[in-house]
Parts: sequence; structure tokens; C-alpha cells
Amino acid sequence: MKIATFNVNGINGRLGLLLDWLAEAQPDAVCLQELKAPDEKFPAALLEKAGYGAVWHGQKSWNGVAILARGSEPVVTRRGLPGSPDDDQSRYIEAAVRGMLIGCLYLPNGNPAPGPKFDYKLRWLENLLLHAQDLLAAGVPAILAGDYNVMPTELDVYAPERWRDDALFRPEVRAAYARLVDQGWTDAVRQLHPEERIYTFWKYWRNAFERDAGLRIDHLLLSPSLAPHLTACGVDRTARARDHSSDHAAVWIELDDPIWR
DNA sequence: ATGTCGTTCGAGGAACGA
Repeated sequence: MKIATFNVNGINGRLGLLLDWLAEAQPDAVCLQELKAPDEKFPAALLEKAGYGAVWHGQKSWNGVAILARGSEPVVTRRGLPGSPDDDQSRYIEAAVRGMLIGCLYLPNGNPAPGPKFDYKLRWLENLLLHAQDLLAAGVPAILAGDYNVMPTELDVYAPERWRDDALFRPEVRAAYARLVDQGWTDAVRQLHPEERIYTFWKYWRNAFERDAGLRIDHLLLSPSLAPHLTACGVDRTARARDHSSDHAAVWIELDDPIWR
């Protein structure tokens, strides 16, 4: 079973790109972030035509997350993280897909730091950690995938010294990410490629992609029951290389158990 | 400090978030 995460940076503005990528990559399940579209403008019919059932949690202008499943309808288990009823930003959706629970998240950027946006990011992280702990306690096969807006280590940044004070790399957020992983989650890409420089995002500015001046901020975390089934992973750079692409590439993993095919 | 996008509002291009 192939599961991917892709920050599309505007689902309607990049619909052609998304459909091309789906046809080419053929993922079984996909987490999408930054839809930048309200619920009523989610292109469900076109995705259905492409063979994907979908659930979504939209928002006008900003944020917005969705989960796609090839040949089936994801069953929503929650929209928004528990413990944050006053959070009006659409950044989390969770659904059951083929016997596993998929949490799709778009963590706050948090810049400028320090400041209220950074505080919001830290609060959001703490809520995520609480929920992630509950998922592990429930013992279900689960995956938490999305745009974390966190580079976990120096290996995940093309120029660590320049990002030291950025909200995506500050010690507080790296520590929170490390605590999340320490709960028992497996960072899939790092598990298979512990030493390799792998990026998933490149700014639009200054030919960052061409220079490979990137960041690894899109992650797929696997619960203990899923981690042993991880067989492969990758970053799809071809879509990022196209004109008018998202600033993120899609990241995918492959799980081997026939139960999940 | 800079640069580049998508989106909104509202009718051209600025503001905002990333």
C-alpha cells in the first residue's frame, strides 16, 4: 500500500498538477494540505472521476486538509484536534482507510518567532502530542502524515545556521517533534535513509529548487504496528520541477502487508 | 533585507501568509 503526503498550496490552482501526479504515482491514500479552498469549492467530483474517494476540512484563503483513498471512501473520525475547540484553522483531519487510521495535518508555520503565531504553533504541537499519545494507547495501526513545518535535525536543512532562529527550526519545535517521535512513532523517511540529505520543500525564491536549497518538513510517522511493514519511500521531484508547481514535493511510503493492498 | 507565489477583495493592484 502506497501512502503519500502532498502540500498542494492551493488545490484548485494546482488541480491539473494534482491529477497528473495521482495518475502517475498511483498512491492508495493521500494526505493533502493547504487546500486554500472552502468546503464547497473542494473538487470532489473530479477526484472521484480520477478514482479517489475524499474527505476534507476546508477553509477560505488558507489552510485546509484532505484525505484521498483510491477506490474507496475514507471514513472520517475527526475534523480538528481534540482539546482545541476554539481553533478555527482547518489543520487536521483523520479518517479510517483500509483498516488503518490516517491523521492528515498541516502544522502552523509559526513565523515570526517569537510572537503570537509562534505561541500558537507550540500550543498546536502540544495538542498534537496529546492526541498522538492517545492513538498509540488505543493500539490502532496509525499514520500521522503532513506538513509539520519542522526540520527535525540539521541534516534536514540546506543551511542550518541560516534557519537557527526561524519558527521551523527553533529548538522548541525540534524538541517537540523529538518528543513526538519518542512516544513510539517512526519517521518513515529517516528510518530508511538515516544519513541522506532529503528535502521535501524548496522556496519559490532564488532558484531554490534548482540549487537544491531545500528543507525536509513533510513527514510520515508510523505507529509501532505499521513500522515493521515499511519497505520503501521517496520524494516525487518531477511535479515540483514543473512550472507553476507547489513549493512542496509529494512524499510517499510503501507498506508491504497484503492486508493493506 | 531580499525574493515568489496563491488567495482575497473587487475591479487594478495591494495586503497577507507562507
